[in-house]
Parts: sequence; C-alpha cells; structure tokens
Amino acid sequence: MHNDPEVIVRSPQELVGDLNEQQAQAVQFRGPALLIGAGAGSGKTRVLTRRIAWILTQFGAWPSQILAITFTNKAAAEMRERLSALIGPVAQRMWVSTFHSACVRILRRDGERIGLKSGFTIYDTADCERLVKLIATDFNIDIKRYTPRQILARISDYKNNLTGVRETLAQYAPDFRPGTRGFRIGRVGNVEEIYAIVYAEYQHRLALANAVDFDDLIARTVELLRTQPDVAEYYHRKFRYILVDEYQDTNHAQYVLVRELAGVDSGERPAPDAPGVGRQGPAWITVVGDSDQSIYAFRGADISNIQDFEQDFPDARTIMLEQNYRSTQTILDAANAVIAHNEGRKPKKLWTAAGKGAPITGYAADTAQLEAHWIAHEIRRLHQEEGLRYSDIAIMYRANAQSRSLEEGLIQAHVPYQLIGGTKFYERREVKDALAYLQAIVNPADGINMRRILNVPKRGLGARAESMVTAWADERGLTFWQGVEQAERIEGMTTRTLNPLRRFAAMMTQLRAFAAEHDRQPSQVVAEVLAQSGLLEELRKSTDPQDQSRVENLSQLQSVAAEYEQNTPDATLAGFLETTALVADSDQLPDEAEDSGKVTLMTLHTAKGLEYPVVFLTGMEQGTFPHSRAMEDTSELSEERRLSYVGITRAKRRLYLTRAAVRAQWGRASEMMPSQFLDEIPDGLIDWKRREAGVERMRSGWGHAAGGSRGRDDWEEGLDEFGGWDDDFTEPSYGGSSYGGSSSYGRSSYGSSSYGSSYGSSSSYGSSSRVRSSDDAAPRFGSAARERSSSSSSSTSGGAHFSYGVSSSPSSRSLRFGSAASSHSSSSRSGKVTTRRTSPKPASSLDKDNRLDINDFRVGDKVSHDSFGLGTVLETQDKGRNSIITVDFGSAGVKRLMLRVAPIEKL
DNA sequence: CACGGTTAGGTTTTT
DNA sequence: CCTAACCGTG
Repeated sequence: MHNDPEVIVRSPQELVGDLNEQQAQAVQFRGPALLIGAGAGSGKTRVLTRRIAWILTQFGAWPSQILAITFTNKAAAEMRERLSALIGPVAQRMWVSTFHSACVRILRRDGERIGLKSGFTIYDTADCERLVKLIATDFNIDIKRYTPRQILARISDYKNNLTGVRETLAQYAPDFRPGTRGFRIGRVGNVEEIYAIVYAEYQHRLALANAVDFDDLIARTVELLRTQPDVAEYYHRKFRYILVDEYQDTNHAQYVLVRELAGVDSGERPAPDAPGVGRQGPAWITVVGDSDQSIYAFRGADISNIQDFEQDFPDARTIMLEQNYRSTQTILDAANAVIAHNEGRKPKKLWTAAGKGAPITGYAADTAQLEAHWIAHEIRRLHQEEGLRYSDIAIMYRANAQSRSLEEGLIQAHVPYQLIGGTKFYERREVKDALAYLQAIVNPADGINMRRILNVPKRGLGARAESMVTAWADERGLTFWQGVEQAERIEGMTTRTLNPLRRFAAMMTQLRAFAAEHDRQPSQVVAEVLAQSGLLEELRKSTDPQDQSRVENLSQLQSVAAEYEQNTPDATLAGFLETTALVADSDQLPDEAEDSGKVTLMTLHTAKGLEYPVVFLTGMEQGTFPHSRAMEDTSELSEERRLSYVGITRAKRRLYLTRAAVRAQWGRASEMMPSQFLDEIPDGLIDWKRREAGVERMRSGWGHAAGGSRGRDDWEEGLDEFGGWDDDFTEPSYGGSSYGGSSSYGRSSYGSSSYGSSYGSSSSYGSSSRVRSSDDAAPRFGSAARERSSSSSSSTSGGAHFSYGVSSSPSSRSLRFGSAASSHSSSSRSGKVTTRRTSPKPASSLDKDNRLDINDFRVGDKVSHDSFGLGTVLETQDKGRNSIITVDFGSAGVKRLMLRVAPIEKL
C-alpha cells in the first residue's frame, strides 16, 4: 500500500463491517470482472463507493487509476461527495463522471487526431433537428413524410450501434458523396437510401462545423480509441479500475467504449495475481445494474449488455444484492407482483426487514384536475396531520405534459412544490440565443448557431440574406461565417443587406477578441455578449410581460457562468458551454440533505435512483401509463412495466396510486381506463379511497335510468353534475350475477385495442349498482360545491357499447370492499348531490378584459393572484389597454403582469 | 422585411 | 392546448 497524504486510509472493518454478506463480498471482490445485480433500494451506491475506497486502500491503487461512470451529473456529484467523506479530498480529482462528460474530456485532449478541433461544439437535439431539416430541404426530401425527428432517430440508431457512414452508404447509396451539391436521390421512396444519404451529409456538415451531437461523443471516442493505438494505450495504462453504474441502461456504443477503455480485447494477459500499478492486462471492471430497471431502450439502451455480462467478460462473477433497505414489504410486494408479469426475466427475490407498513392508497378521480385536487389536499393533510415534510413527498408521472394539472392543484391548495424537468433552462429561447452567440464566438465554423443569431435580435437580415450567404459559401466550400466576412464579394448583394451584414461581422469580430482576452471569465463574456448583441436591449424595451422573465433568465445565465467560474479552477468559455450542453433534468434536484420545503414533481424517468418517504404515482391509466404508443408492442410494454417498477420502488413508506377517468388530451377530453398495472398488483395491497370515478358509476347505475340519449355534450354535463363525489368508501353492492367468475377486473378488455376511447364513443364500466357511503364525503369539496343545477339533467351514455369489465366485475377485490360496505353503508347520504366545476376555472376566460383600471392601483397595495397568491404592488405603468403592473409575490417572485389579463383582485 | 393572424399538426421518456 | 409554418398586409 502506498501513502498519499490526501487519502484517508480506511480499515477493512470500517469499509465492510456494517454491510450485509453480499454487499461485503461485492466490495472486496478481487477479479477482472464483477457484475453487481443490485435490486431497487439494495444500497448499491453505498457498495460502489465502498468498493472504490477498498480498491484505493486495500488494493493499493492510485486515485488517478480509477474511472467511475454514472448516468447523470447529479449522480456523479453525489458519488464524489460520498467518496470525499470516505476517503478525503482526493476524490475531487478523480474521474467520476457521466459517459458523456468523460468522452468530452477524452475528445478535448486527443480529438484532433480524428479531425475534431479543440473548440468543438456539442449540438443539442434542437440544433441537430435544424441541421437535418436543412439537409432534407436541400435534397428535396419531403419532411412531412420523413420528419427530422424520425431521420434523427435513425441516425441515432446508427451511431448507438457504431454503424459508420461508410458502411451505410456502401449498402444503400453507393453513388452518394457527401458535400456534393444538387445530388438527386435515385428512386423516390427508398427509405433506407434517404436515411443513408442524410446520415452521410449530416456527418459531413457536423465535421465542417467542427461540431458533434450527443451520440457522437460516445461513438467518436470509440473511433478515437480504435484508430489511434497510442491513445488507447494511454488510457489502458491510466485506468486500472473501471466502474459503471446503471449498466442496464448502456447502449452498444457505451458497452464497446468500456471494453476499449479497459483494453479487454487488447490481447494482453492479465496478471496472475494482484493488480498493482502499471500495465498488467486489462483493467478490472465493475458494473452495477438491475435489468428490471432498464428504462432507456428507446434511447438505444441494450438490456443484453447486462444479461450477457458473464459471457462477455472473461472470468466474470455476479453478486446479487437482494436485501432492500428502502421500502416496506407492502411496497415491495406490489413492485414484485407487477414486474413478475414481464416475460423472460430472471426471477429475483427482493426482501426487506422493514415490515409490512401501510397499505398502498388508491384513488380514482373523475378528471385529471380532480386527481390533482385530491392529491394536493392529501399532501396538505399529510403535512398538517402527520407532520410530514413537503420535501419528503414526490409526485411522479409518465410524461411531462401531465405536470400542468398537478401544478394547478398544488397552487390552489397552497402546497409549495418544485418541478423538475420540463422545458429546461438551457432550452429556453432567449437562453439558447445567448448560448448561440457564445458558440459562434468559440467556434465560428458552427453554421447552425451562427445562422441562428444572424437576425436575433432583428437587424434586417432575414431569410433572403441568409440564403444568399449560404449559397455563396456552399459553392466555394466555405463556412457561413466566411461568407459573412466576404459579403461584399457576393454577386447581387445590395447595400441594404450588405450594411447590416458588415455591422454583424464587425460585432462578432469584436466579441471574439473580447472573448479571447477574457477566456477565463465566461461570465464577463456573457455580459459583453448580452450588451453588444442587443439581445438584452430588445427584451427590455418590449412590452410583453413575458419578456421580463426572459431578461431574468438571461441574468441568471450570467450567474450560472459566474458560478461555474468560481467552482472551476481551469475555467474557460468552451468549458462553460460544455457544462450547459450536458446537463440533465435530474441535475437540478437539490441535494439530498437539504430540506427544500417543497413537494417534488418529476417524470418517472427522472425519478430513477431517487427515493422518497411518500410517493404519488399519478395517471395510472391505459394510454397514459402505459403510454399509448407503447401498449401494442410487447417489448415496449415490458419497458413500461419496468418503469412502473421503478416508480413503485421509489417509495419508502407510503405509496399512492391515482388515476383519472377523464383526461384532456389536445384540449379534448378522453375517457381513460384504469392502468393494467393496477390490476397486476394484488388486491389486498391497495386500499381504495375511491374505487371508481363518478362517470363510471353513473354510467353503470341509475344514470341510465335518469336520462335519455342526448347530444355530444351529454356526459360532460353529467360529469359536471356528479364529479364531486369524494367518497372515502366506494362499495359496490353487487347483484348476484355480478359476482362472476373472472378473477381480474376488466382483464378481458385489456390487450384489446379499445383503450382510452375518445370523446363520443362512450363505453361503460362497472357493474349494476352502487351504494355510496361516506362520513366525510361532501365537506372537503364544500367550498367549490354548488347545488345541482336544475337546467342540466343527468345524462347517460346513450347507445353505449360496454367494453369494459361489465361481466367480469370485481371479484376478489370486491369481496374485501364488500365487507367494508356492510359496516358503512348505514351512513349513506341522501339523494342530494353536490357537485363542483369540472375544471378549476383556468385563465382562459381571462383572455379578454377583466375591467380592472390601472389607476385604481397604487404602489404598496395588496393584491391577490389566482396562481401566485398574495402580493404587493411595486410599480404601475399606465399604457392604456396594455397597462403593466409589477407585483412582488414573495416566494413566488416578482412578476410583471398585463393588468387586462391578470387574474388578480385588489384587496 | 417585419408583423399579425390563421391553420394544421403533434405528445412519451433524455444524455 | 400548444407550436411551428404559412400567408397576407404595412
């Protein structure tokens, strides 16, 4: 063992003394290849950090010989932090990073060898789409038939599988030479040829622009290692231990990258015994993963990487971690039951010593809004009555679009929350514009970014000017920027266009000079760009209230740059741009330790690797989750199921499963059937606070009797009427015949294509009749409730086709509820029906004029805003119809609002 | 060339 | 519901 003053030497006892048998084995394992099969919550991060410490202190490795790869920057930062605590500050200098960051680092060092100059740009998805679109237009490819998205997806596939341009062209378009103008595609409609040609041209133009996309970061690093033996040799010597987290989510390119870095195929014999310092055979590889948590197949992740690990790596060994330290038995039972429906997986027996815990809570709401409402109030109850911290609670959903209604519900209930993901900061238009300036400064060859800013802000250089320069430069094989510089030589150039072009060129030259001088202070460069470009000025003088927040975003960008500058010893402008390109949603999560005081909202994908005492899994509906696009295909459905497994296992103590019977999609309402995953969870585990939605009950029961067949708006009104039930118990009193033999509620219709039947083609649910009973049904919605309106009568699904669970009504489940029914049904309410508005009055009705007068407001006045709550007036600007009022809403921030449309009230 | 207004089309999930 | 794309008018 060596002595490094910066490494805290830990005794074996300290490193494995508090671990279970399997964990301890995994930490200490000596051998070239180890797969740690880490079930959810089995303490894998702990094992991983301990193993690194073990390697350092027990195997005697140098910190610089270790490469640890995680999936997100956040995970990397966390691991680094844990390592620091364990082994000391040396952890700060270790290679602990994502695949992508590690590759950037490698490419920055030696990328020149494969034609990447040092300031290369990393294109994000939007940039790539722009480029593909440009190419498609040039080649007269119908972008309606072949969307840039589709084409890009194919290109991504090629890259993830390390299929090069050369071989693709050879197979599908042998006559095409990238960079040649006016190439005619042979037979129209030969998809493969089109893909191949665009792929080739795309790579060609990326190279011209000195740019790479996300997939290139991996693929080109592999290319570097494969074609430059001395570079490969350098890393073979350097990294003696490689550890990869979330191995189930690696794609083929990443798999190959690991092999190349480790030198597995270099043919060298491993050292017979202890791997010391120096070159002694391939690096030792440790991978950690759980095939049941593979949820990135859509991005090329190949589950067989982990499944075939033992065959792929010589002398590999697998250690399974099966004790779960996170969740209650109930939660694990649910997770295990769901995942058991996936075929062809190795059975796993996760267990916990934590005990049974509380049952899972189920809730079926009428609409997405009501689902949100119920969740928000349940969270408030948990907070107030059970003393739970908001930060201990997370709400998860399948797709980002679902967050909107949830947010609204939380705002109304005054529950503080933070939203993770969605439109990312760096993808906002104004931020992207500013970044485009920086990119164009660092890398003038980058035509995509250069063109983006040519006329932003407006400087009279529109589509015509752009195409003239592009055409002229293309003909000569020059970059767009070179075209701008030599604009006066372009034939047909008018002074009207030439002048602004010259000004633009001068400005960019000046900015470049400034950037060169201040390369170590990116924040200064940002400030200079914002000022010189006119970006800031344009937004400042705008009357659009939205532009105010854009200004704030730009100032935040400057803060981010300043922060980067302070935290990075060798800060450069290019380095800063790198960090902005590689952020992930999860990176914005606050540190585990700190109590943000807020409920967290995020997608299930973002939630991977996290845990919360209380988890709400929302939108448990066919078509929402599993997603409609994934329901037809078995393998995609399996992935959805793994996603649900991930979601369920995020919960430590309490799990809620909620669904909505009606969900708005594209502004149109759709009926949603319960998610099949709900049925895959054993009955006894879920305590349904509300078993079926009002529409479903109504449809099946006396709703029929009460109304006849009416028009399209029928059930919407019905919903309006009966949507307010909030029974804590929904006990169906089944007629004898309803107790059919079928074991699973609605099983018969799952798998058919009658999911989420949309508006109009109504279907019906449930069995014959229901008895509602509840002790506290109405009061919770009391304020919003209004008396039944006499004008609208109850409705029904006229001519409905029963497609769901009619005869196969709840059997085993209903038995449980059946007993509950008998004990509660006595308190059944009278026929009086309370109701509430279907949707909580969104801002739409305020598009017009709220007839507020700016002159009625004075600085210091208190106002109330529907979303932001209470605020104080800071400033009023009388602009007649477009009067602006600036209000400080405290924690919600300072907002500039257009008075005419602001949902505010003077107090 | 910029702007406003209209329309058609589109929703997974993310480094 | 949202946006990007399109088309007409200053």
